[in-house]
Amino acid sequence: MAVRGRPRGFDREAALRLAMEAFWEHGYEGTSIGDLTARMGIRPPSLYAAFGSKEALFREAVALYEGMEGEPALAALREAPTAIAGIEAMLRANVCSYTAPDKPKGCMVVLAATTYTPSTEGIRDFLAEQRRAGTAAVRERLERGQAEGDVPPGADTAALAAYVMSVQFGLSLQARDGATREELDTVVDCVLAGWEATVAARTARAGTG
Amino acid sequence: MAVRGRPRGFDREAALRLAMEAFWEHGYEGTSIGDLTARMGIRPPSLYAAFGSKEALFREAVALYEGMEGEPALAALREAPTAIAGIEAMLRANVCSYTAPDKPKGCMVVLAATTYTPSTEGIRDFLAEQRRAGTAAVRERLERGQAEGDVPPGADTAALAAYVMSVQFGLSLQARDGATREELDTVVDCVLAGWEATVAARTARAGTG
DNA sequence: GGGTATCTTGATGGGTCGCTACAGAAGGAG
DNA sequence: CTCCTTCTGTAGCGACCCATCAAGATACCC
Repeated sequence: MAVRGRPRGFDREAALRLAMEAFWEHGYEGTSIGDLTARMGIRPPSLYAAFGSKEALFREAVALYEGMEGEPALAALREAPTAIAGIEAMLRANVCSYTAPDKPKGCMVVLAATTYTPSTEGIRDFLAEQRRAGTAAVRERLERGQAEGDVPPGADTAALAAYVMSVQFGLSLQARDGATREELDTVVDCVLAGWEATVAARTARAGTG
Repeated sequence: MAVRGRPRGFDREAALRLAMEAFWEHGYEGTSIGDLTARMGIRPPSLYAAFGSKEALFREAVALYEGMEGEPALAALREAPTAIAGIEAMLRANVCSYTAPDKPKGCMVVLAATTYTPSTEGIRDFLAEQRRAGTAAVRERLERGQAEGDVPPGADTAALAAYVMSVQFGLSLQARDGATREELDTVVDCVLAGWEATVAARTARAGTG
């Protein structure tokens, strides 16, 4: 059964990509339907027919963002031989993404809706959930490291994951404020340099008392 | 010469404080004049007569915020005996501020306007400048530590300050996402545990080569 | 060709935005 | 008292917000 009716006159994927970049740069509330239609080259009814609503379009844009910008970093986190190597690879991939030329600076998930407005509560909660998922991914990688022997068994994986994500969230804002890739890479260097001592301090000694 | 005309019918300082809390929680664009007047218990003409414009009111609110929430942390940074003790005191004071009950979570300067909208470019730049000032304060404290002998002479103070501020920015977002004071304190613990090794790695050896 | 389904264009609705004109109210100066 | 200055409440300005309606256009199916 073939498609019925007049076919769409624009490339839905390309339009979604343009919408993503607009939301990435200006946030959810900072991007109006007028901004979106101008950038996507379509009129409001076409946008609503294709995507449903501004909020639904935003959620699709976040999903696209995560596929394009977030997933490579998470893959690096998973595929590295050790937890700390994975964390370094993730942070460096994100630094690269946050400071890439011809793209908005920083992370869309971090910067697109940080304040609480009643009308955008759903958006804020949605992004907070994405951030929590990132923290959980780091924690799970650390626990896998425990199973594989490169992270001490008693290490406080929750605290370490929160620490790593704090740095990552901060990198986004620094990038948005104009920090260069080199500057942010030195921040990652700082995390790595102290990592062994940090893990040791956040590890409960067992079997020796 | 005494005051002329009808006296103001409300407490300007108390109203400013209420405005600050509204901006702190909902950000600049997320707080409308209607929200402000409802919260301050006044009508728009009174607001404009007393503060000039929404943007001017916001700038005054940020100044009040820095006096009430930021200055104690900066004083702790300055007054501690060593740079790292000052950084710890600053971070812990901020963790306490970010998670205080009956107050909005996180830092107003970090969260009130992260996205770039043409109409609020001035606001965003203003807050970015405040953030840069924070980074500069940490860097200056580290350089004072070099002069006083508790930080190695060749230490990369710019990188270390950027690292500390990355963590602090991240703490704000984690607080906004619901992290408790205890959870954020463990993040500070992570920074402290690795500090010595981090400083050593970011220090250029001199006089030995 | 007719019938039907979908998309596109142009023109708005209904609501909120930041802000202000206006007239009345409340004080000091004379 | 009157005059002058300043603040307060009502009411509303123009601009923008998200979303939609009414027509016309363009495809497939018969």
